[in-house]
Order: sequence, then C-alpha cells, then structure tokens
Amino acid sequence: MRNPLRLKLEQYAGFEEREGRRLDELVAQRTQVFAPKQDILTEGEKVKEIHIVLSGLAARYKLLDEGERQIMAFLIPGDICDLEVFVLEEMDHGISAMTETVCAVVPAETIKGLLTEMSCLTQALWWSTMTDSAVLRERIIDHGRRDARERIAHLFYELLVRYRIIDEAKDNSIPFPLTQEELADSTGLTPVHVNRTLKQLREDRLIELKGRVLKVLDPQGLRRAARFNPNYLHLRKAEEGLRGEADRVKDLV
Amino acid sequence: MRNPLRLKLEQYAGFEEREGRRLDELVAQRTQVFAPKQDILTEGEKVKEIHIVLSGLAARYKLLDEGERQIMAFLIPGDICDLEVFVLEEMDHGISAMTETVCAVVPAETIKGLLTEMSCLTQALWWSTMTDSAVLRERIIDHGRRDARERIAHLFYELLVRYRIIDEAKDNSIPFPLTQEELADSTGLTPVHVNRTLKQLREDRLIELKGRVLKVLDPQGLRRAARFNPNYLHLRKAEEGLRGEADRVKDLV
DNA sequence: CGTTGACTTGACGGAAGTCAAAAGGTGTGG
DNA sequence: CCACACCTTTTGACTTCCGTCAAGTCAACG
Repeated sequence: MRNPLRLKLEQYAGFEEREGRRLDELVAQRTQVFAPKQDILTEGEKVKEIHIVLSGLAARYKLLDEGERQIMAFLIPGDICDLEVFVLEEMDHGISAMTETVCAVVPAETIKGLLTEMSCLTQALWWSTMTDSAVLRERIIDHGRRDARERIAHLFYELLVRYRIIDEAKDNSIPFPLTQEELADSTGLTPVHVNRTLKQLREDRLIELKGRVLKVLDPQGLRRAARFNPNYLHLRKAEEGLRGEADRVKDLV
Repeated sequence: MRNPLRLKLEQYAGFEEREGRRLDELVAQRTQVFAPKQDILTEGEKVKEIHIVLSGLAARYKLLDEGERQIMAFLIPGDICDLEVFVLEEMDHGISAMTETVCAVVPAETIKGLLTEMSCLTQALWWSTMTDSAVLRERIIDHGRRDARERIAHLFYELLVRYRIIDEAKDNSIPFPLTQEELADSTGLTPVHVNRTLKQLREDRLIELKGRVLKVLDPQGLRRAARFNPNYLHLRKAEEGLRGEADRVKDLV
C-alpha cells in the first residue's frame, strides 16, 4: 500500500527496515474517510488520536467572529494533522477536508510511544514539525511582503514541490480542487481579485487551471513570479542524499 | 538567578525538583551578549548550539531579494531561538537582536540528550514548539484578515500576555524598543501607515507609547480592537492549574 | 429547462502605499 | 554647552492595489 508519510519523511532520512515497517503499520491500522467540506477536526475539540492524510486535500483554517475564514495551510497526503495532541489541550483551529479525504487514525498513545525513543523516526517527526513551522513562516512573508500575483504564484509553486516529493506531480500537473473562493481564503484576498490575478497568470502562459487540475506550464517563470526560495522546505540536496526518492524535486529547487 | 525559560515552561506543567534544576543548569552554563541590530543567527548558518533568550528582545526575520524585510516573530525572554538545529541542516531565516540581548548558549548535544527521555521536560519542549507554531498561524490570520489597526493592536496585546507570563509586565507596561519602521516590518505595513495607526490608537486612549515603553491603558478595549482570542497561546486555565505562576494572565484571557 | 454554484467582468470606493518635506530627539565632538 | 549630523516621528498630497457591489456567463444536474 502507498504510504505518503513514509515518502515524505524519507526526505529527512532513510529508515532502517524495522522503522520503515513501523511507519507502514502506523498508517495501515485504521482509516477514516471525510467528505468534502467536512471537518476532520474542529476548533476546541479535544483530540485523542492523530490523523494523517493519506489521500485528498485538507486545510487548516480559522474563523473570525465576522465569519471571515482564513486558511493557514494545506495538508496533502503524508501530512500529519495534529501531532500536537499529546501536549495541547485542544485544537486551536479547525481542519477541513477540501475534497474527499482519507486519513489514517492513530491513537495518541502510539505516537507518544514513538516519541519516547530518540530513534531516527522520532527525529523525522521533529523534522516534520519544524519544517511545518517553516512553511508557516513563509506564509507570513507571503502576506506581508508579496502582492496578489506573487502570493498565488508562490502557493502554486510550493504545492508543486510538495506534490513532487510524494510523487504525485506527473507532468507538472497537480490536483487542485479548490474554488477561487477557497483560494481567496488561503491567500487573504477576495474571490474577485483572485479571479483577476489568475487570469493574468494564465495570460502570461505560466499556468493552466481547469477541471480541478493545475498544470504548471513554465516552472521557472512561475518560480520567478513567486520570488520563490526553496530553503524553507529543508529538502535534502540532491548532492547529499543522492537517493532516488530525494531526487524528485531537483529540477525545481 | 532569574530563569524565564522555566517560568514559561511552567505554563505547561509543574516540574519535579530534578527537572527544575536541570532547566536552571541549562541556562546557567554559558551566555552570550548581542548588541542591538546584531544577528544572533543568520540565514544559511549551520548551527551547533541552541540559543535561549534570557533578556532583551529579538526577532525572526527574512529578507526578500528587493531588500524588504519581514519580521515573522518576536522572541522575548524564555523563548528558544533554534530548537530545530538537531534536525535541520541550516537556518532558513535570521534572528536579530532588537536591543541588547543576552542568550544562554547550549550545545545541541545537550538538547538532544534532553529530548531522548520522554520526561515532563521533553513534553514541555514539544509544547513550546507547538505553541510557537500556533503563534505563527495567528500571525497569518493577522495579515490575511485583520486591517492595520487590528493587526497592531493584536501584536501589542499578545506581547502583553507573553510578558505577563514571564512576569515582566508590571502595571500593564512592557518593554517596547522597536522603531516604527521595525513595527512596520513585523506587521507587513509601511512605516507611514504604522505611524498613522499608532496615532489613532493613542487618540482612542488604548495605549501610550513613548520612551521605548508600551503602556496599555485599556486592556479590554485593546483586546476588542484586536479581535483577540487567546486560545492559540494554549495557556493553562486558572481553573485547572490553580498555581500562582499560571495565574498571572487570568485577567487578560 | 430551470436552478444552482463557480467563474468572469465592469464600475466605483477605500485602505494602505509612495513621495516628500518638516519637526522633533539624541548623541558626539569641538 | 552649543552645533551638527543623524535618526525617528509626523504630516500632507497623491497614487495604486485591492475590496465592494452588482450583473452577467457558463456548465452541471435533477
């Protein structure tokens, strides 16, 4: 069975036979399917299990009092929704499925057990957490210092890289099931302005976006338009890792 | 000796005698003083030690190609600059001292050792990491869905709470050594607009800001102006913890 | 074929940016 | 102790990017 979590964590380090098997068991125990727009976790919820996205697309979001939604991050296969459960009382934000999304469900105790040993796997989980933070920081840059065009281009390019890592970006095409309204919620723009900006990106022949698929026509052009610097993703450089898995992104970064 | 790290982590849990002592040793080993504007860590640096702020004020920032600076987070006493060193190759952003700042310097190996045991202390470090991420997410909300006035009010209020936690906010006054330009870098605004917004907050009798000290005149008013919801800070509620230390913020949250 | 949701486009308004200049502090050295 | 340089803050006039409101197109679907 496909294990995107393993593919992702192998960006950090290769695993021993035993640890690899452990990772595979982790996602094979129990799964749960969420319908589009369904909450995987809601703000305020006290969680006792962690959720790992296996397929589909989910988003971390928060609602302000006036009903404005801000999406803070997207979760693609291999991403962990709520590693924090064993130290935080309750969710401080919600996670919603954007398409039909399948999650592996793992008891918090199991994870806690994993973290007890300072194995390579534990380190990989720290790595995952730390790079997640780095991605959040980059989103702050997006909002603070990039205009609408750069911001959307940056999101697209980042997703391209992340889908490549889990080997789901054949032909520079990635799944992109978001409506323009949802894209607006994630970029902090309005749907109308998103629409205009997308038009521009299309006219510049950087992307094609239709039928819930995003095709990047000109990766280098998109990269420039986004002012993209991949260092925050902390990918092993091809030079060092030199393993097939780590090499999937080398033309992008 | 004052140990702000301990004060901060005690928000998560009380420590046993032994662990408390360990924490105190941690910050007492070796310290380093940084001058204003000096980098504590630079982007791209390969770090071998972790830095913990003991006094002063520092900021995580990133520079874009055109020289725009975006400050992503402020580090006050008790905050750890670079817990990630043992899993990430190099810094993906810089940390700069805003005032004279004293840091405890701890070998990465020591930290790695700490994390090996799943002690209360290890959990507290996870907690710290996870709440740091939560603060980053809140900053994304700031930029995406709050206007200039709300954004600045939110930063002020958050700082007030955080200084309270480490017991450095007597009289609702906190150290605030930032210039308006630096404030602009952190809110994603321009210095001119920051100035106009500050003027407004002053006229509304919410704050006083002079001589590098910020005094909050009307905490509840500022809180409303910020549309502040404290859940992302994951403070133990007074009801549960009921310990003096955890109680310092109860009128604010 | 009417309803619904997503996308598109235009006209207008407003929050924040830009440019520029003046006023107010602060530290240094003659 | 004044003078000068330098930085920070303040203010005004103008511009621009993005938001708002509204109407219209298009495709999917029962």
